[in-house]
Amino acid sequence: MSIEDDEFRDEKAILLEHLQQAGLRRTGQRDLILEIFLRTEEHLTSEDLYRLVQRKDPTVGHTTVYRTLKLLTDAGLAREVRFGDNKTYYEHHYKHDHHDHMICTACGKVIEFYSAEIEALQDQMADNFGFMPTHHSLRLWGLCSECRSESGDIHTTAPGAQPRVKVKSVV
Amino acid sequence: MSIEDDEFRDEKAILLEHLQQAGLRRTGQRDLILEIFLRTEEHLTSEDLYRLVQRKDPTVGHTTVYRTLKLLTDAGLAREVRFGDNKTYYEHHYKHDHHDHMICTACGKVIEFYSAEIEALQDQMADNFGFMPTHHSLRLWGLCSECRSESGDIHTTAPGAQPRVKVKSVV
DNA sequence: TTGATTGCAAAGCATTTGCATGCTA
DNA sequence: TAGCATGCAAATGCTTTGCAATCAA
Repeated sequence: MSIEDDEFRDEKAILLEHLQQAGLRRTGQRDLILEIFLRTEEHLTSEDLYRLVQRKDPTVGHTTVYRTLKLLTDAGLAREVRFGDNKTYYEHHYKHDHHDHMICTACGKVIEFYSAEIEALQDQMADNFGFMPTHHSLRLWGLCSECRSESGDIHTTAPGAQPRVKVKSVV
Repeated sequence: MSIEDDEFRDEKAILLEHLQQAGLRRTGQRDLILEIFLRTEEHLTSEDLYRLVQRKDPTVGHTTVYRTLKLLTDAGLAREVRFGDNKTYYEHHYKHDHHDHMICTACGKVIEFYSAEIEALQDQMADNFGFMPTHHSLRLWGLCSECRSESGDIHTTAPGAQPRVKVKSVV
């Protein structure tokens, strides 16, 4: 227990501070959801996380996961992302730097990238408008290298590939 | 009639070509929806457009507007955008260059901007990954200049302001 | 003890689908 | 005439809300 507790020490402190500051309460569900969330290295929907939480504690409800994910977003521990399949995904910053996404519309693969230059230009752009940015989202859709080279092929998706995200319409 | 027809000549040709190429049919509803869409200089939801179309032809159904907006997106005449209020907005390119958005989370104002430098860096970034981008979306959330200067105030939204978008959660 | 939290069921919303009818090509 | 398009109603799917019971501070 003590080892795991230490692992997310900082994140738990951030959550705790956010709760106290907002006059909210620390609960076992919130702790558990945060822990499982941080432990998972994928883009998760509320539903995905709900299922993972269920394994540890079947009494936790769907609603609580939804509400907690919003809470974690407010606390700055989670970030909402959309890839175009009309679902809301969440990702955390634990052991990850800030990044943006490229989404392959053929196989659904998501590539994470970061460009300090783009970030700087964004800030500069915002400044031009007297706009004070709190956060942003940059997404590129298109074909990843594999799907590109197959594009002459019959396949529209990589053969046997299990797309993480099936992009239906761009949102 | 002939004057209006000329106004969107190019766009109508694009739609027509797309329809023919896909083995689809030109209909009065599609023409009407396209015309009203192009004539409106705002970010429209399907619902918004539906209401506008209703004024001209009350027999047109909601479903048709949804379907046509998807069609126009496929044809490259419309673009889907999300500002964070869980609604899908559409914008057209008619008399507009490509641009990105800044969304004020206090008053909901949407600022359109364009940066050739950012565009270039995006392409370069994609190239690094062998990724061939077809389109992208860049959004910045934060406080616009007016809401910034009021931030010491009691108001969280501009007094009497009618926000175009009420940003609930970032998506 | 007080008021936030939870989980369930029900409600909300935006969007999609089934299907019979109507229309383009 | 064939089969795409339309509009209605019903169905979806994700997310939120109402509420009584429970729990943290």
